[in-house]
Amino acid sequence: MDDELLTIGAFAARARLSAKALRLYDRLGLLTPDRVDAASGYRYYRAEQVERARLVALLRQLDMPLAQVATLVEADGTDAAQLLAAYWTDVETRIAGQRTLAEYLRARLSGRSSEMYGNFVVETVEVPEQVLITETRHTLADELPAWIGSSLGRLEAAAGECGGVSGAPFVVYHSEVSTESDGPAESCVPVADEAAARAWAARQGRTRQTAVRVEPARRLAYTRITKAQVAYPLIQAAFEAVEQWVAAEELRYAGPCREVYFADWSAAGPGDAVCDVAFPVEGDPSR
Amino acid sequence: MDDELLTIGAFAARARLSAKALRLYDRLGLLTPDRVDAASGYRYYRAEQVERARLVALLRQLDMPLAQVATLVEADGTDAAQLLAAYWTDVETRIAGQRTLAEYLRARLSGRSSEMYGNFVVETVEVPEQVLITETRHTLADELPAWIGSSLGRLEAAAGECGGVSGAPFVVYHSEVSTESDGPAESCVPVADEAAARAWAARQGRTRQTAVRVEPARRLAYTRITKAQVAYPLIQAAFEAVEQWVAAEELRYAGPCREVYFADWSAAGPGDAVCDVAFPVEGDPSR
DNA sequence: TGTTGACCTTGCCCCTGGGGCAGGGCTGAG
DNA sequence: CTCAGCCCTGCCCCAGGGGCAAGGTCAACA
Repeated sequence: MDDELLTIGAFAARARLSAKALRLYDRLGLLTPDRVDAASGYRYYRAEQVERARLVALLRQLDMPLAQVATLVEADGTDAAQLLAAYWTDVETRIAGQRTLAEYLRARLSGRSSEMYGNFVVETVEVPEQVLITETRHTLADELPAWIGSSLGRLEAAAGECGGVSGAPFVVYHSEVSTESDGPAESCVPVADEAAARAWAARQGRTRQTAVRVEPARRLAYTRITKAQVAYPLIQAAFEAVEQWVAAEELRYAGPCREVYFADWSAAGPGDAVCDVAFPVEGDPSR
Repeated sequence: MDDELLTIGAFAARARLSAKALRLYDRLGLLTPDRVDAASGYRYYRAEQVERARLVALLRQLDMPLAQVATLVEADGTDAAQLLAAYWTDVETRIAGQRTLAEYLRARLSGRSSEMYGNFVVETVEVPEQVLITETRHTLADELPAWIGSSLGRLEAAAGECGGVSGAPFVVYHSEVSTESDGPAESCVPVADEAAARAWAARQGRTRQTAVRVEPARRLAYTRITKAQVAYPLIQAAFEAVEQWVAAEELRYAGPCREVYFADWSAAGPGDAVCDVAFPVEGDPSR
């Protein structure tokens, strides 16, 4: 019925794509011509394929990677809409993080940093000696949130056998955790009964990197952030702000940095404060 | 005083960058080591350079291109803050366009398109014969808004000699205008006095591609969009929506597509309707 | 039937912002 | 002195194409 085939140039004009892009999509199996002349190699497309091609073009306008475009255009309407919604939610999440980072940086560059460090307020707090049960792992930034959730869950459950949770759980970064560097990170839950904790640890064997240790009393410089701000790479701005403050106050670092989760994560809304980004510090002895 | 130099690995860890990235930044002159050993080629950085390196790292988290990062880190505080603000405004503008496109596409994929075509409502209107003074140019999408503004401004000024503006100015796209294809596009202003218009055109010579022509009466299928939506590539979604509607109604195209600017552009706010995206159509004779 | 110009093909190098690896040099602690 | 752990350069790789060269095709016009 509709045997009027389009050459790649005509099809490209209708689809608002370049011929070069169409050849790439052909090679990737994303948009295969109806017929390819065996002798000349000429590609011929059906007019109905324009619709699919335009969908690809619009999805590319959203900067969707071709691999995702490929799965989306193969899905039917409802699934495709969900894939698009999921992709766009990811984009909005990423942009929201970058937006806060941009605001922090703009404030810092404007020179207001001497008072505000962006929108972060930094204070110090004295923390007494604590007995901790801990779990240590090497992980990259993308798997970090899931591991924090599961490891703190396990430790809080175990804390019941160790006299109960006696303080806010926290995660210590012994080395950087980013998209390239994998820590290690250490999840920590303060417990009341040190003897029971050591007995618990002895029962754990080597299945997970569990330990019991006593954290000495410390002074922490920290800034409080909301649930929405606890996301990589945005949280870097919070660390940065505390470091800026520590440098300005001429304090010295007394240990690795940490995130203290003082609120109930699952009950908190995006705007609720849930976490302190903290560095152990020592006062300048000259003061 | 601070002659303790850092090797690239130590500096990378402090700056939260990879050594590979630091070598690239060195080559681009973005972040030059304090000293490079002539014999070994080893790079040595000063501890104070960490601050600049971290700024680069944070700007890269915002996906700022290295060329812009380079100019920003060379600028002083206030200028740097303005450069960052300008960059981020561009990002937000782009994302806003993509967001509307994503909403349109999601609605279309969900199958609600048969009623809504995303959030676009398509209607038809009968337009009577008009005498037009026009200006034609080849232009790419990025220069299009500026050209539309200036050419319509010139034509509206000239309309005073031709009996005055007798209808909404519009821009006709005789061929696609995108980032790759350059039209041509034709700016049109309806005027009341055809004889005066022809006399005006005769005086114009060939400095600009001006013309006078009579646009026959037409039926237009159109959708109304706001000032914020008049931006490439977002406006593609509006064109797409009208095309989908025309196909669903089984109408035929009777000419090239156009944008009709019926409101005062400079007085309109971002949310005000200012433009109709329109296709001339012919009714299906079988109806 | 030939010619001509527009169109098509593949293949290669280019861009950004690095990652990863190979092959070799450097350095500092034991 | 030795050896592990750094570091160097150089090369190839990724997405998502752009641009160009050399050559093959197609259709219209003479």
